[in-house]
Amino acid sequence: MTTPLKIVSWNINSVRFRLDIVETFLRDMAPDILCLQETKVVDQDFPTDSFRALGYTHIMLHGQKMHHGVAILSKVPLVEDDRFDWQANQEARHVGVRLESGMRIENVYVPAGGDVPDRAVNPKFGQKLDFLERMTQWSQGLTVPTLLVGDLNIAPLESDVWSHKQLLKTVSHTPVEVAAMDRLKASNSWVDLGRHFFPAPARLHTWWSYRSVDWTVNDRGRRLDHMWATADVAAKATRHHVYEECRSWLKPSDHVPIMTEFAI
Amino acid sequence: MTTPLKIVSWNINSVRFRLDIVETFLRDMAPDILCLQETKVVDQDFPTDSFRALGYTHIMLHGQKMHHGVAILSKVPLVEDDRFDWQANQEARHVGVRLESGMRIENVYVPAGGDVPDRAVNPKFGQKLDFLERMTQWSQGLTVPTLLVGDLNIAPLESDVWSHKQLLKTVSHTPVEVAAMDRLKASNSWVDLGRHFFPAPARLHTWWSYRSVDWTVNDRGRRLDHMWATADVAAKATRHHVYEECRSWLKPSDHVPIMTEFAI
DNA sequence: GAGGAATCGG
DNA sequence: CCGATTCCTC
Repeated sequence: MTTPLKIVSWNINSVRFRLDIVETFLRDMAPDILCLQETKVVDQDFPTDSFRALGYTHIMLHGQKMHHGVAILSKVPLVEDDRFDWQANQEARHVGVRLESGMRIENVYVPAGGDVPDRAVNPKFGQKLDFLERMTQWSQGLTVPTLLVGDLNIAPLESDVWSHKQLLKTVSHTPVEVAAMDRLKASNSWVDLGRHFFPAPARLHTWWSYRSVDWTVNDRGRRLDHMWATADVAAKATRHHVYEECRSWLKPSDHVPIMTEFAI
Repeated sequence: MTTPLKIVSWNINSVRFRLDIVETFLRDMAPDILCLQETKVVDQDFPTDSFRALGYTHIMLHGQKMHHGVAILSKVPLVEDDRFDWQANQEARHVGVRLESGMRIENVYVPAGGDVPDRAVNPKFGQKLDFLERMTQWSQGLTVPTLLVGDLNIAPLESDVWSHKQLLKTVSHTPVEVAAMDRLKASNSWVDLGRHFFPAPARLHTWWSYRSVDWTVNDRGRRLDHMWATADVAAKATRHHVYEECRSWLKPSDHVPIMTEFAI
């Protein structure tokens, strides 16, 4: 048996501002592949050298100025790549690659959706739901072994949030978003790897707001970051982990990295 | 004979952002009185505790949000204070105090005057000239021993700037501004203490733009900061010094402190 | 060039 | 709350 393949997803909230902690993470945890969201940098300014120096020589970027931006950094070869623009609005929210094994990795940053969970008064909420719908159409046609990772900005289950009741009208946990996410999930053989390894009602969070002084005090987290695998890929998953400790690092992202290990 | 009284004036360009270097300066140079301009802070947010801790327990503030703002910090008692609003526009550009000796200190921040030295097209230039005119009217009525200090934003003499010819059309060294400053000076028994101790054509600068990478390279300075004393006060001045080294400190102001010592 | 604030998106 | 950007002033 070969050594397992470690794949990490992390909403980094500006890769340049947080280069220190990303480097620390890569040195300590040594994943084979790192998928980043919210890199907030155009491709020409992406700090590729820092990643190359750590052995991540295969780099696929889809950045834009100021907002959004995704990236895949890998120690193992990436043989193909795509940058979908599902909403044809030039927002850099997806980059996809194929590994030599044939498995694809699709790295996605779903729109946050604004504050008010109402399409009529908040266009951003509408955009979020539309984005999920376009992803669903794409997912229906998928036929290759695929790992979908990223910040999906939805915490679907009661145990995905610190208080189901208090967040029912909060964007990221509203029934209409969860329903949209459920349709996406049902559109293929998707396995939610987080819940595969830590079934509900286990507490599982990946994001804690910057707005509380100490994120650990009331632990008001949400599970916004996900890894979904098509059944063939999920069958090879051996381990899943959420690096909560990164939320306490100096100048942290509000999201922490999540990791799945595959026997490939 | 008593120990001399050391009085410093410094345009600090945000007293909060530069608290470190102000504290260092006070510890090292130990003036009795520090007059600041461009404190850029409302009175309630002024870091008074830091100054009290260093022995500057007598504090007179005239601050405003974001722009301008002046302050007098003193180890010796301040027995009276004024905040003039010469242009009745609520800009915090003056604070004045009286010492127990009877001498007054008037701390002023004259408007910079914008880029174009033409009243017709640049209202800020007009405001600057108007401000000097109002100061002149005030100065004419002055009858008490007075030390006027501050950022007057004018370098009147050829040797007050790095190049008289190249700056003749640059705001701060235009003939019209110099004429206005001359009228102010002539309106009382004012003695320009800088030039009293370092007569022209000696080089005497107090400000170097942030825009050059290394301020020392071409030494493109200007003398924008001044100390003027009425004749009775000037007679007691024993020493004058410009702390140029502060321009090389970490996170410097673009102005450096100037100091006059008095045998009082 | 540098600081501060307002704005936007999170 | 946080980061990035834009605007303004000096």
